[in-house]
Amino acid sequence: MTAEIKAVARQHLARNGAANLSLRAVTRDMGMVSSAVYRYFRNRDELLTALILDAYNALGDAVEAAEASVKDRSRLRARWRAGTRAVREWALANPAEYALIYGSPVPGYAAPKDTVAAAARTPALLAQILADGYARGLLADPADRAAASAPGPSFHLGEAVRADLARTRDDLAPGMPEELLLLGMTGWIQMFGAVSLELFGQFNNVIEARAEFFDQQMDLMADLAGMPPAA
Amino acid sequence: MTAEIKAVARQHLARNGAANLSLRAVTRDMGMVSSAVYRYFRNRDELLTALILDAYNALGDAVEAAEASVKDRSRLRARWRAGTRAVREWALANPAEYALIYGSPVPGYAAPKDTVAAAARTPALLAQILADGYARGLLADPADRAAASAPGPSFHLGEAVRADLARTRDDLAPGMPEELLLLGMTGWIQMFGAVSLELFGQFNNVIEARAEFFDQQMDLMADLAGMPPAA
DNA sequence: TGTACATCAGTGAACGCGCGTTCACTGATGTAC
DNA sequence: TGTACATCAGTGAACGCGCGTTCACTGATGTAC
Repeated sequence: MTAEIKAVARQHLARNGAANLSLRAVTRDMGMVSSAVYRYFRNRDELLTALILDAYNALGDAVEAAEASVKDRSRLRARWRAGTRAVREWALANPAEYALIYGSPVPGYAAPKDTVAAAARTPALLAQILADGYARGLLADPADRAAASAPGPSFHLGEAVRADLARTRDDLAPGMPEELLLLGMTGWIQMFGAVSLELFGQFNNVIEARAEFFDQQMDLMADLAGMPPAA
Repeated sequence: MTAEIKAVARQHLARNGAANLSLRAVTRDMGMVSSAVYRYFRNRDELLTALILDAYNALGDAVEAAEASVKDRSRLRARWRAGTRAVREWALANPAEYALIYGSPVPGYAAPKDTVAAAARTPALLAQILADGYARGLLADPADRAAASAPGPSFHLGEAVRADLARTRDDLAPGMPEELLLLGMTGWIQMFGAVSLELFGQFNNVIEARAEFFDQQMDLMADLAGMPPAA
């Protein structure tokens, strides 16, 4: 059935990369004849799309479960750490699937619209942590912090960026200040940047204490967003 | 000659990705017979290695030139902005080569040691900006800032991370405080994270004002490192 | 309980194609005398 | 100035291989009467 085909395809992904994913090789491994796969997938792109969707959803499931496991919802920093850690851990456990969704695009393949919603799950959750913290009064509007002249980040947001932020805010987390969403995006970028650089080999010979380093970076992002210190 | 082969190969990279780079297709485009390429490259991996080295060096050249164009060396923020902008602009102008070095690894290909030095050029330059700023007395040790209880980033560095930072500091920029290097790495990660997410499509439907957004993020990183405001 | 029939997962051959790499070779160019 | 020779960039055929996709098919399973 289609689940088994996808499972074998995931193994091949790990060995050969998405660009070289071969339907013949997959069916060969399953003891089937190559044409049999066409009963389950219209063509190679459709299999790739299914794998991409699955990967986004597997990541989303892992992150949501980790974040939800923090029972005391007022512990923002714990929620942030649980969610971001889950991303890194999922990526390390499933490097090929991570590369499939966050690595170089597969040449000649255009992701269909269905993947957009699944792709948004992880960033949406991170934004939700901040929005919830703001709603609970645990996070200040960063623009106010800056105005109070503490040596925090200064915001010179251009109109165009502000419009992007407003639109995204209305999608993901209505009511949240644009500046707070911006800091959430900074954390989001930092998180995927750190995971990608680690996974794609740029930390070799530089950072060896990788889990610790990652946690430290994510803590720094929590500081930046103004999350109160852990209890 | 080898330069022309590499030039044509770069075009193919853009169309088909590194995993599908074909020696036959390259020579066909040049009006040669496929075996002729073996006079110039021992095999396909050697051509890939040459392309990777070239890409790291082209990026390094672009970034170093942009940063060096800031004549007043005390304008740290201008240097930082010039260098980081150059990375993004080079990546947008050369997406296939960017993907080659910062995207998913090419399956079955192991980069030889020669690439390490070239790969280090860009991060080394960014670290150098901070080290130079510290030497000039323009940047404080972030650990002191935190100790002075300003609501800046707090540092709870574990021993292992501190050791990584110390080693890297001694390589790249002796004399610089570890905490300052750490903030430099945060900026480095943010920069490549932002460029990769943009280039690999994760900003679609989210951030449209991309140049402005990128500059804003890099400014935020400059704030975080404690760079004085632009004049 | 037994027969006729439809369904449909999987087969096997074939299509036209591309790939990396090897090997003995050709033929133009340049050098030595 | 003219001949003999070495160099070497590029040729063309061949090797063994893998690929996605199509198509008419087989044969087991399940349903209807």
